[in-house]
Amino acid sequence: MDKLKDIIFYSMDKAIKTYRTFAQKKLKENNYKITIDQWLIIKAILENPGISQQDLAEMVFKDNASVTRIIELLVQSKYLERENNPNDRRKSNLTVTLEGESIIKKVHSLVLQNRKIALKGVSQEDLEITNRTLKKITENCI
Amino acid sequence: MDKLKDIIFYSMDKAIKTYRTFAQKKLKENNYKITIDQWLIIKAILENPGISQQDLAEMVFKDNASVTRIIELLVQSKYLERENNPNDRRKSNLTVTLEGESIIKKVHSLVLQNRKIALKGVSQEDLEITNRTLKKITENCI
DNA sequence: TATCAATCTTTGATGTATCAAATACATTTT
DNA sequence: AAAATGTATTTGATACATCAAAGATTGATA
Repeated sequence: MDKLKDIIFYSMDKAIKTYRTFAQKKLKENNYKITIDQWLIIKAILENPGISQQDLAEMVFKDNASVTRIIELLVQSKYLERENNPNDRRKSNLTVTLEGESIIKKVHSLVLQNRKIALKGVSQEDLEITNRTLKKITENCI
Repeated sequence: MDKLKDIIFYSMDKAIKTYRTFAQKKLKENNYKITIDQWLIIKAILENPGISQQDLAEMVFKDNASVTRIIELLVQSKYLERENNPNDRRKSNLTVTLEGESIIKKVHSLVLQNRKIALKGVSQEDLEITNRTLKKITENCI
């Protein structure tokens, strides 16, 4: 009755971890020097130019501290540049370098492919129900 | 179309993180000195006495190395004891202490309560579909 | 039985998560 | 303008994730 297997949070954790490992392995196989989280951060900056780290953190639901550190690594890897924001010097201006844009583009098709493989055999309807359920759980726990 | 919001893996990640934060906060509020992952490990040992670390890792889908380190902390916290397995000295015998059993029991009702809150308003059918979908995704990525 | 291969666990290196406290700057209040 | 309050980011501490390599032990093979 209380077996781990039957618990939805266990399934969630397992699915997300398996997918991450799978996706990360694909990145490695193709010699892309980037992690999934780093990819997500760059992607979010590209979709929202001028975004602050705080909003960024909320968007990718990471801790501010995590974002700080991921950005540090991305700057080291030359995928991002950061400058002081002249209007508000607490903030920093984050811009994606050409190299950063380039790797996002290159990785893009791989990501689509991964998703396709991961979702094979899942109907559109089930997918929507799952998505809705996950969002409901999120709301309930906020 | 390619917005983060609509991507199921994003929803999964968000849901599991929100739930974890929520559950961990409840543990802290009640002054239970244990993390969710540690709880999970003890629970798995209790359900499978004599289990090896490797099988344990598989059961809770963690890396062997992670399990090693979590167990170290659990031994430090006096929730677990480890001895050399006399039959196979590569392995170690893990036993849950009385204190370990005690905290699992105490935390149990809290866990049930958390789940209930998290799943409020989710129909049994949607839950089953979600669970099935998550398992399918897991299979696809192995 | 000495060697080789397989198994279980640990260690090291690097990346991420989370909380709390500290910094640094900005805005509001007095 | 000085003080209080609020906001954005960083830092420190601790926990967990993942890979690769190393250790230790066992079982199979030559």
